[in-house]
Amino acid sequence: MTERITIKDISKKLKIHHSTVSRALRNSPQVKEETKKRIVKYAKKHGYKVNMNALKLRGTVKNVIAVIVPNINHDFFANIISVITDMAYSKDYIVSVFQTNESIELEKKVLDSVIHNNVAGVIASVSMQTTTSDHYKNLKKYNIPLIMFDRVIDSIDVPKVETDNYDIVAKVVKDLFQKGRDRIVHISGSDKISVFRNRINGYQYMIKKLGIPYNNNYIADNGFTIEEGKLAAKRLFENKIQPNAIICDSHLMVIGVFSQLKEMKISVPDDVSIISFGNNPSLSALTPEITYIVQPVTEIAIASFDLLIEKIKQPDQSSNDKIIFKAMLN
Amino acid sequence: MTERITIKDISKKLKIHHSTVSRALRNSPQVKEETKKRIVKYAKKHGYKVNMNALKLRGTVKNVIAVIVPNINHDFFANIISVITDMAYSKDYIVSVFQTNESIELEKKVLDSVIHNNVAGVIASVSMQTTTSDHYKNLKKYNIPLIMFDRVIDSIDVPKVETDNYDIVAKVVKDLFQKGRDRIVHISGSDKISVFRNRINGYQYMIKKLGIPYNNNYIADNGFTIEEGKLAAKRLFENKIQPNAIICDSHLMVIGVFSQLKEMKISVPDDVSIISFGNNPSLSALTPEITYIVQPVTEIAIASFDLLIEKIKQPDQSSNDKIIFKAMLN
DNA sequence: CTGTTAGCGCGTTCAG
DNA sequence: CTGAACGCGCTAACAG
Repeated sequence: MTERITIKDISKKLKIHHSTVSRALRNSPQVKEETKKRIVKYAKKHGYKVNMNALKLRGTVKNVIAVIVPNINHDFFANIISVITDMAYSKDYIVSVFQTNESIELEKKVLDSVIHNNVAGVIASVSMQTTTSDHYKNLKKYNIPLIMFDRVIDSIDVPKVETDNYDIVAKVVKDLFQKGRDRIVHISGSDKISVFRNRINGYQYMIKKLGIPYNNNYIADNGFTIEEGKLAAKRLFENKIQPNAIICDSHLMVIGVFSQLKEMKISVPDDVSIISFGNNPSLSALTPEITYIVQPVTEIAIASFDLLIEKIKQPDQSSNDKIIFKAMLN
Repeated sequence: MTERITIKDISKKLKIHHSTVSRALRNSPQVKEETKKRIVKYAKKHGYKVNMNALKLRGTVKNVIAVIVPNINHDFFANIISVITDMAYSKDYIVSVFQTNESIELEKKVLDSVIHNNVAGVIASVSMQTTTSDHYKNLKKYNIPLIMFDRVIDSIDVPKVETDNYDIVAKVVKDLFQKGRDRIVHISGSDKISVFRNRINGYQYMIKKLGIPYNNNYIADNGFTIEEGKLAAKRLFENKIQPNAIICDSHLMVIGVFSQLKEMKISVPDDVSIISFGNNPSLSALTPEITYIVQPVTEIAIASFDLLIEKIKQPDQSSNDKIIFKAMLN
């Protein structure tokens, strides 16, 4: 069980001062080629690797990007993390992931942990319970740049990357109405979260604009699961006035809705049109009856990452850019 | 833009030596209650947070666990990462994720990076191209414990967590045969990867044992995608002798197979039984015609994590435990 | 109970 | 071209 080899070890063996070794290993021009070769050769042979922790302590380098999401295990977020990880890697950063499990308590602890670890920057999407923002604002005190994406907090002054939820939902409502659907339900999440609020507002706006009397915004704040989707479908079709179109905010819930309708012998899309947010190619392959609203995941991830890098390089510019992507119907 | 507050800052302001401050902050019994209170109060007020990098450099603490997977954006792996992240967090570790994109070149670089960052330990599943193990063996030189899961390398002497792929595939073949299926195809990955080799062997074993003349092991080594699944289905049904059962190793490919069969008006499960590996609840909800082989993801993640912690605490015990979980049919 | 000193691994002065 | 000395933030060992 050998110990990790350090610059000092090399310097001792080669009887060269450790500062020279350091220079040689960074290929400094101010070291004689010959000694440089000797040092590099020895280092390579014995598997010398810089200890990033030392660099981080000195403050010259920070190479960790923290990504905070409600659930890693969720198509959208897994995609985001995947893209960010690749990009980060190509720029010599590594990615640490944090999961809040939709709990604000955990989220607060996570932010503490992020600060402890003195990361280079943070890319975050908030939990379903997050209505206050102090724990995020806290990052500023420690000079840790923050970018928010998708589920953002409006009241916080940082760059944000979002999808135009308002627009797309409004558009969907309009499309449905033009196809003759006049009882359109919107299944959404808590209106305390910006994403869902925007979708709800988009829905309400268009419903009113078109003068549709039926207005039904179903809030599922018990979490987005297949079971909750089934439950929602049951409830919605218990009423006398039954919907003929459903806009669903969750790719998981919509599966529940879909199977429940099948069970109840309600035909999709003949009796009921279904439109759902979702980015999973398997699901869209399997349920062509459902139209999916696809968010540009890759673009969102890239934009978030780029913004963060910018912030890391130029921390002082209080840029509160807001990048808004269009969603698409597939 | 204030700088991060350190122990020394506190010690200066309070005119107490920084070592005393350090002790107070760690609630050492050898500091007078009064001074302790003063210090803690001041620290709290000014948002003091230990700098983990300093601790890491000293070597007293290592709090980063690296998880290396082929794709973060893959049900199985996203699940694993999710569970590990939660467990890690509860034990004061944070998780850095690394993605090899199925490339051994990238994998080698990733391992370098892991060593650079001097992590506490590594939990890994290898890429599809990984046939050599030197880069993993390298970790040992730097005293970084390694646990492998699912896609493991047999020739490397570390604890491993696997699913009994051989058994489950053999069992599936037997079941199918008992139900009258005598032309069973197995769609698998490269036999250079232990997981797939085991599945292939399980298949071959049972085919031979039962004396089934039809023996068709389809290797999809272009990656597991929906498209590849379609392609596979096309090819398989071009032949004169057509399969009446398909065992598929990939939840993504099977979607392709499934839609292709639909297109070709081949009925599932009447004409062809389909059994596939896969852990996605949405998919199984949508395709009840397909029987899924479910791996105990949570258990695998927990076992891997526990083994790693054990290794971290007791690095010297050269335990090469092998934990093998049973897969289940749903 | 508190202060002093030293060192984790490294890079960057500043001298020579 | 190379060596000596210092400090990043923190803790442990030693001294008082």
